[in-house]
Amino acid sequence: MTRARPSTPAGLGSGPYSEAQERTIAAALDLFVEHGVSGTSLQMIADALGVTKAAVYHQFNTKEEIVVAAVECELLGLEAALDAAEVAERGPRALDLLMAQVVHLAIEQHRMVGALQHDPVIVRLLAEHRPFQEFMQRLYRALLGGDASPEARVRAAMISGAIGSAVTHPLVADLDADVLADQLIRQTRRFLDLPG
Amino acid sequence: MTRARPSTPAGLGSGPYSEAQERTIAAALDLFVEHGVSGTSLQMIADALGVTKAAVYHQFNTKEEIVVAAVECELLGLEAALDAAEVAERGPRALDLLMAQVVHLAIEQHRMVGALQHDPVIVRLLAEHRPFQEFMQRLYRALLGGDASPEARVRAAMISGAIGSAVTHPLVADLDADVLADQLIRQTRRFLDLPG
DNA sequence: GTCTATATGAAGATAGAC
DNA sequence: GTCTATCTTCATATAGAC
Repeated sequence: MTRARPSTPAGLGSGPYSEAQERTIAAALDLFVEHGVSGTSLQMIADALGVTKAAVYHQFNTKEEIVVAAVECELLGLEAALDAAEVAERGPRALDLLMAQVVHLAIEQHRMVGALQHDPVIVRLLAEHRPFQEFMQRLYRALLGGDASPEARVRAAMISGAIGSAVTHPLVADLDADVLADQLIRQTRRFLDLPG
Repeated sequence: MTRARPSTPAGLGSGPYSEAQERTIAAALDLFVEHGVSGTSLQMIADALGVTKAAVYHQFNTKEEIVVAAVECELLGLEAALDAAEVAERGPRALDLLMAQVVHLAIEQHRMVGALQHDPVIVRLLAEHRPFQEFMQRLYRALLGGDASPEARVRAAMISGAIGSAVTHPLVADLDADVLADQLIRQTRRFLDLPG
């Protein structure tokens, strides 16, 4: 997670969360990953925390608020990488930087990646919740680097799925994180025609 | 769907389904795609069919049976492609064949791909239900073509995610199916170092 | 193959005490 | 911050008539 400051980095984040809220978010994320958002009840979250549902409802007013907070929390690392990439000038250098950071983040948070990219509830949230919308657009802009041709777009779509899949896939479940990272960066670079 | 025969192709398939069952499966698949399996209730399926829940329970004894039938139904096309690839000799030729068919299938069924690859309930089913287990192993064997090195495995994991992502991704939602297929095959070939 | 009606439990959510 | 208790709605599932 590697998050020094509390929680409010300008773009994302509806503010810092209390200790109890952070615990709730962590427990919820675990369950979202395993069962999906719809497959996770507040009872399950409460059980994981060893408290009652009412205690969870004291931290967040609705289940949706928990989902928003959890997604926010997971996107913070990506936002930092995006900030850095936007500071660097456009072109292959920025893309290479972004790519390497995305790979490392994806491996670090590999358990969450699948849910973030594919859970129907989260996907809808990412598309409808304003702050997430804007964040995703920034991300796509950086990924495309100004090139909106079909080739570039298919490549960007492929690469985001490829990385997401490669950190979750049963085929590579037994690989060492270092080996996986090395291979992923090498092959992503090759796919993107970046100097390796 | 392009499925001439009823439903029993040796490996998968617990048998042919009645007309009413096929309608139920189709409605369920639609909803699974949009809301996920856990986010889809039998009431929603019944409403989509314009009947009551009891009528749906007459076709299938449990929700899980519907999920199994739906997944089976979606994997039939992939099984045919796999059959064909296994007949061809091993090596790049078989892989190239498989890849092209997978790309076309993925585009044809693009709405279902995300759910099949990532819905937690389906993923668990794919891993635990015997016939699905065996099918997935066949698929991985064909994908790897005998090479079990980390490089080959990461590449296989990446490519399956890349294709799955490329047919679902918002970035390419407005592309023509032909353009998408062309780009996908071209870029997949390049990634796999296949002659293009 | 479809219906009405119903059983049983679990979901999201709230009230109010400690 | 946590509890017990409760509300309402919805979930899966069944019984039995048409």
